[in-house]
Amino acid sequence: MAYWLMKSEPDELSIEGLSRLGRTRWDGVRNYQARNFLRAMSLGDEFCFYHSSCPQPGIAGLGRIVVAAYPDPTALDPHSPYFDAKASAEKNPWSAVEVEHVRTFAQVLGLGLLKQQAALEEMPLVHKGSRLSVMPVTAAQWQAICALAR
DNA sequence: GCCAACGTTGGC
DNA sequence: GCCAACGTTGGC
Repeated sequence: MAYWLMKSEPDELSIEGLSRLGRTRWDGVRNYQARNFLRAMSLGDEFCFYHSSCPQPGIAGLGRIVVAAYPDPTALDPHSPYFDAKASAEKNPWSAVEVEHVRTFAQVLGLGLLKQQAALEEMPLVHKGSRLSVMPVTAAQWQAICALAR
């Protein structure tokens, strides 16, 4: 099983929102590197749910992949903010996955705290200017994060 | 293929 | 709201 980290603006979808929904589609990824990571996800993989662009940026909980990557329907929907005029049903370059809620942390693991962890210094997340919204997490990094969440 | 201009991300 | 960093676009 592989581990990942995915960013979401809580106004769009928060860990609490995912908890309420139980499961939902993770769509709207419009960056090729991030999309490639989406496509590399397998059923059962787990991910850190990161809150970005909000008062308290950080890892807010955990989720799990329940459906592997498939064409992202929001790319074809003219009413979606993620609409891509260059995408078509025959040729849709974007992917979505389905995720389910696993755990909401008692406290958000703030970005400042994450940056203090030597075990996490390789993560793109903690690098200045990093905009990658989907990234792999190593087993060692995953353990370090879970240790912080206790 | 280079690179300037532009739009977006995301922390602060 | 500001601004640094980044990815993409498009002229040449």
